[in-house]
Amino acid sequence: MITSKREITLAKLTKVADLLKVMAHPVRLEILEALEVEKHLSVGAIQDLIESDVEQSLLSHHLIKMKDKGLLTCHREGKSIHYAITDTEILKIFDCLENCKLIL
Amino acid sequence: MITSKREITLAKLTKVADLLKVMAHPVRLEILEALEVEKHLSVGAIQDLIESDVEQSLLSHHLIKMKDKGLLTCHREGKSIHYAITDTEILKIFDCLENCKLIL
DNA sequence: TTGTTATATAAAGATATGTTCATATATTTG
DNA sequence: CAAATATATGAACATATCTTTATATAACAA
Repeated sequence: MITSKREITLAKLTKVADLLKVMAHPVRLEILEALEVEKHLSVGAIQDLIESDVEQSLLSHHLIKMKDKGLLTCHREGKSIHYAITDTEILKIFDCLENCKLIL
Repeated sequence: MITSKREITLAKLTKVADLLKVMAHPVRLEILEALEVEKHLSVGAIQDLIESDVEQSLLSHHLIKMKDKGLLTCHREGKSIHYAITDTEILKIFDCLENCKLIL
């Protein structure tokens, strides 16, 4: 007899896929890592913190897409805009994958 | 003082991103789920098991890409070819995300 | 109010990805 | 060997994503 351990619906898998799609970019992963350490960061601060050197505009594009997809939230603080992770639960993905042989 | 909890190198994040990119598709996630239950499955069996109905050719494309990226392995068994998950560690991603608010 | 800093936006181009369709290959069976 | 079954391959196309460039907006400072 075939039994699924999880029984995740297709609809849910589609959402998971969408989420993974947004995360599947080195710069975006760096952004998440940065925001794991410092919960709120301005765009400029993120730009300084991450290793990749990305243009202001490109970084903004990334941040906005991540915000649109629900991964990040933001609020203005004076001249700058601060981003934060919506649900830090997703950071567990790093724990999952860090030890995965496929990554080494 | 700013300290990173993880210190994952950019190179490693790039690999993580590549891995996520391959997984970020509903059909591919379904394939992984199917292969979690039955460790080895022929292409036809996968086609029957998953909910999405995908053409033989498209399914083959997905499987081969997943294989090329190291996510799956395969071996011939008579007329059919059986696929399996290379490193079941990646299945933990489902555990991570299943409870994530962003998915609900 | 003008200039400066911080960030967003919009258009365009480049590249990658997903999908279909038609065909090829390998294995087994008669 | 011919036919049938199972899967792969390759070209073509559609669509999505990434990146750049130039410009706009918002807040603050002088």
